Amino acid sequence: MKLDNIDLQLLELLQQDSKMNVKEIATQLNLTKTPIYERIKRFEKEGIIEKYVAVLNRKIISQSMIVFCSVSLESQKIDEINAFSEAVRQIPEVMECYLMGGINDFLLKVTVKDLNAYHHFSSGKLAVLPNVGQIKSTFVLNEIKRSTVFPLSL
Amino acid sequence: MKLDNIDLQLLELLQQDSKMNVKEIATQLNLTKTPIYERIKRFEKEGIIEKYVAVLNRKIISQSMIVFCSVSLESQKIDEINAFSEAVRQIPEVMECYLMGGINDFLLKVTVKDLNAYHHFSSGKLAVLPNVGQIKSTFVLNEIKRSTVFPLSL
DNA sequence: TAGTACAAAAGGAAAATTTCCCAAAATGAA
DNA sequence: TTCATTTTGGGAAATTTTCCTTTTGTACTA
Repeated sequence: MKLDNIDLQLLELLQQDSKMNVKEIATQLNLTKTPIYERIKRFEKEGIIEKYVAVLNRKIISQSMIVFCSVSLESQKIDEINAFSEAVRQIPEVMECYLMGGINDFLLKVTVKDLNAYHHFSSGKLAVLPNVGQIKSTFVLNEIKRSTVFPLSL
Repeated sequence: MKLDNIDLQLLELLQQDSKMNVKEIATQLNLTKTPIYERIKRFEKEGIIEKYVAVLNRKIISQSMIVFCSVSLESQKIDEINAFSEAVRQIPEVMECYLMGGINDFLLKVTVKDLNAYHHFSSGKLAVLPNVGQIKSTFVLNEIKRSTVFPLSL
């Protein structure tokens, strides 16, 4: 799986705006629609492009609160980690979850409507999971940047 | 700006797969293409849908390292915060950046190819910004969940 | 209860885009 | 240089989007 320069430019464009039509992209990259079309199909087939999604404006839909929470487990056995991981995947408020190095904790990015909803999530959905130890919540005051574009280079 | 039940279902679908065609969505939601089409156009016009993007598979494109870094500024004056914010927005490796409550630090989610690239980012692009105090980096061992779907409800 | 006004939905037709096919050009290896 | 392979170009068919008009539904008023 190797990507040439055109591939990278194409992926960059699609990461910014997937609704651009093939002809338009072709013009920008100095090609015709067929090569662009084929490259995109290849990306989809090989899983380089996982999916296409609509990005919503968080403020308008009034899901305006983001909270990062650090969760430590009481046991770090692999089975326990897997069980917690699977449970967290089922919770829609958890938009991202990472197993962190160094401290062996999980970092969760949680989106909720307001503080009340966060309380409901934290005590009702998260703390009740088996094996959960300490939970530390830090609230986001301001979203400075949110990008979906991976920095690509050869 | 109010969203009815159909709107929420529609937004949920579009957040999961924006390439579904209008007819297909209409069938799922027991409507015809026109109302679906009009609602989508309304979302776009009013900014509820900000944009459409392609989501890439991070591992395949070998941008496989994620690092969270906490950055504290030496001065918390509003001008300094704004200057740092603006600088960070220009750095492609920084995919997300938040001003955090409690500690008045920034939390940055950084994506790089490898440890070497991270070193280059950290000391070459981040630490050199004016007013930057302490930088604490925590590396992600495993990505448990990454979702682009906001939990929506009435 | 009927009538009116307004908003939402249905259906169809035109325009635009995607998809696919085949020929031509470019690239690479022998 | 020649052959084989991959990539690109251009056009036609199929699908989808877009827009227009009619119909249905809903809520408010008399």
